[in-house]
Amino acid sequence: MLQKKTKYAIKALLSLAKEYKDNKPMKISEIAEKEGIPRKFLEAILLELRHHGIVGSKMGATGGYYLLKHPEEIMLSNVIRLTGGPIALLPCVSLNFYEPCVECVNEEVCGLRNVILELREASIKILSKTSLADILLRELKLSKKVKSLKTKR
Amino acid sequence: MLQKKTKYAIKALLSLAKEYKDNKPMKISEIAEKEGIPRKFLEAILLELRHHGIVGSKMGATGGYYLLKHPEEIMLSNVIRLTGGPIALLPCVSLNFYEPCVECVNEEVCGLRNVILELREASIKILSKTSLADILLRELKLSKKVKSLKTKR
DNA sequence: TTAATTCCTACTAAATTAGTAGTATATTTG
DNA sequence: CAAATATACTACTAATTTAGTAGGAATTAA
Repeated sequence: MLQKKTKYAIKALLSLAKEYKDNKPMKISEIAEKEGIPRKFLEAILLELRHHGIVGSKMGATGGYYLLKHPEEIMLSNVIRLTGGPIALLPCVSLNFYEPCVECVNEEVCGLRNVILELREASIKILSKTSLADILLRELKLSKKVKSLKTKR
Repeated sequence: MLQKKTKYAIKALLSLAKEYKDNKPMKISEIAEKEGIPRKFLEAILLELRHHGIVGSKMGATGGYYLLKHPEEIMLSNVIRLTGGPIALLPCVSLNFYEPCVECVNEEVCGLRNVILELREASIKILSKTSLADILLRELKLSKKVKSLKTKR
């Protein structure tokens, strides 16, 4: 499961992505309120995202956070990894959180590992082709769909 | 990530699956030693698997655990779920661990949820077509491959 | 009857995740 | 310049989850 931290990060970034046309700083408190994220926790998360070069910030009054890249360039896989969420189900197939199994004599030959590897590949394929912009697009399509279903009734 | 519990469960079941021809009880301590699993922890795990109808047991001297189903019928997705591992990355798309997001006004329209749903589908597809027998088969194929590579050098 | 084993409940310990406190630093605006 | 309003940053604390253990009861074979 994704950590709350990761989920909050994604939600916050989506908030920023929505206002990307005039990419002016948005206050932490504003994002926190909109997305239902604990203010101080979000502060820590955004700080970390800034250190990773995803967002920029402006201090002082009228300050806040803004995206450093276009919403199409910020990939879900990236956000998950940067906020500490491993994508693989086992450490022995994780690129960023690799750790060998203590009991494994030969990793190359482990059948379980082999399946989980296949799964990781499939997951990364989906997550690294999906950008913030894609998510917003899905949102749009979904709400249109729901609306048209309601009209039909 | 899968819990250790889940990984141990899979390893233990694979141990039993290997001896499935004469499906006589295998001692906890024997499995624990073979797979490098803490004895007492494994005891708890196997007990749980028995409650879920995956394995059977025999008490007393000469007792132990054995598979209740054919290795081809025990699916990875099932083992993961039974040992507490959710497959979905968010509770709002989990079949067995469902929980709504507090802040989500309309789940149907959530773009993030929609992506994660797609990912869950892909994961389940892989995990529920893979049985214990399949994993053992992979093991066999992999070790053949490795061997032939070594001979060539 | 004894030895070997699983059954079962109730813990404890360790690790991870979530969230907070409080002060320093920067920026705008009157 | 001073006040107000932001973020920056370090250092915690709290809560939750996961991992693992203790120890005695029940069962079975020899």
